[in-house]
Amino acid sequence: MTKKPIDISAPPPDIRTAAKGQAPIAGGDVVASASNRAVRAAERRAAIVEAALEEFIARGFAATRLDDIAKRAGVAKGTIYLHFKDKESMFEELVRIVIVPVVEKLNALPPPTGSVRDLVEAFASNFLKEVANTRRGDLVRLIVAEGPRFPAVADFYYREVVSRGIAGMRALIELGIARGEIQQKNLARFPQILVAPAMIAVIWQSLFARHAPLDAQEMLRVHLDLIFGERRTT
Amino acid sequence: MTKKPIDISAPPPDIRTAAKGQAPIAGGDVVASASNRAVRAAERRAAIVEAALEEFIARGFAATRLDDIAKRAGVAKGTIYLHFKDKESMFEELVRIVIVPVVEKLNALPPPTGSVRDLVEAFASNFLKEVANTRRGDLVRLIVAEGPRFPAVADFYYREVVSRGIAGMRALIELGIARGEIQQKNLARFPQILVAPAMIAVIWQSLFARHAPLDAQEMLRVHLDLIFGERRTT
DNA sequence: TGACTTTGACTGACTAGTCAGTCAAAATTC
DNA sequence: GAATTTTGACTGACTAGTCAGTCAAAGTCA
Repeated sequence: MTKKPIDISAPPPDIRTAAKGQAPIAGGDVVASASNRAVRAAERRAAIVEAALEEFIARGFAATRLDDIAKRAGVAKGTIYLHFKDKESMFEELVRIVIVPVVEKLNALPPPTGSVRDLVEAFASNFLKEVANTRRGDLVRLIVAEGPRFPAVADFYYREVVSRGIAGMRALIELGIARGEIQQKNLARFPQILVAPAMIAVIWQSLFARHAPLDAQEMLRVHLDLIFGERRTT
Repeated sequence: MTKKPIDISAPPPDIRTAAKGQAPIAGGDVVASASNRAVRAAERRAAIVEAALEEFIARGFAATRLDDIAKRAGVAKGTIYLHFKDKESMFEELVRIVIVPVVEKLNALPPPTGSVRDLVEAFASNFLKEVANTRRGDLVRLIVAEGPRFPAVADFYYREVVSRGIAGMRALIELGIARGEIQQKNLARFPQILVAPAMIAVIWQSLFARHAPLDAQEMLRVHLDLIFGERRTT
């Protein structure tokens, strides 16, 4: 229930504008809303993205009203059209805007130390913290929901997240096999198996948590025991 | 791509009518479209359900037009309202109509013979045949997509399918543990792990098959090897 | 059995309402 | 005070739901 919001460090929309004078970013006091045009524009854009994300997650693409997004963002409807071409491309950009920083964070990640199991476990608990109990989790559901109607979104998501994730997991699995931590050689052919419970956890939380809460953390642990063998006493 | 349609054996909508005189059902020839009112009504209802399912799966709830459903069903829009109260309750009934026969089939199923592994494997391949490559697979995605906006649907689905499925799987896992086929005792606490790859397969097929086809059959086999140990040579 | 009457399933034009997208005017910035 | 940004009233396309009217099938009568 207590979803952490996603911090959206939105770059200004289309800043041929801002690149004019000298260093245009960051005025003296950021305390009150900063009074540099580019900055304010970026703030508004961020507010719109935040609001849109919220609405799209809650209602899906078709049922979301731009009026509601505008109201939530504290902005007039016309303003939205200063930042986005139309509803559809707003949705598509939205997904990119939210996902890109995650991918970047993942790319900058693994200093490959310790056992593969520890690595995967760190990954998993990070995933739970950063995704499963965040708006981002709902975003995953949103993509599953709207993907078929937005091939561009599905493509992007596949390319940026899924294929990389699968590749990364495969590398990890192969390492695990090489080191003898993982017995099942075939697992490398289906890294999906490794992440399946995590995905299920995300979906479960947003659909059935109310009926039967799921201890995702513990479930993932059990799953890892299955793959790596019962946990040795450290 | 080659989805099997779902056969919808729709009961007549509301046949106080038909119960008046003597046995009113079933005329001589059903070859040409039957000419008994109740029968025709049932046919039309079935056509509407079939068409609605198709449209809702393709476009989601909000973006689906009743005009399109009517056209696809070969029926006037008004006719839909003779069978369903409104769009929303049509959607909710739809899910029930399609899911109930599946549940019934499952209930009438397991003659518990052979090893647990064989049982589960039969289950899995049945699932692939009956769900993953059927409209029903898309229906699962549809429920994931619309669930949060249709608590009634999510509730129904949880009650009729998910909770029963989980319970059934748990029973199977416990049997497997008792018989020594399954080592991981904790698995019984999270039957979700057992079905996770199957769910992932369904979602994968409808979102990413185009990018990277997935041999679901083989993936499930590998997953079962993980749980039951590598397959002994039969 | 055939003529006449009643029924109610079905139709589709219509209404009332919604919402994406526009743009002239107001506000803000420099 | 000119240029730029923001606003929100407005338009027009679209659609859920309605309902007066139609007509094949069922019922009735002689």
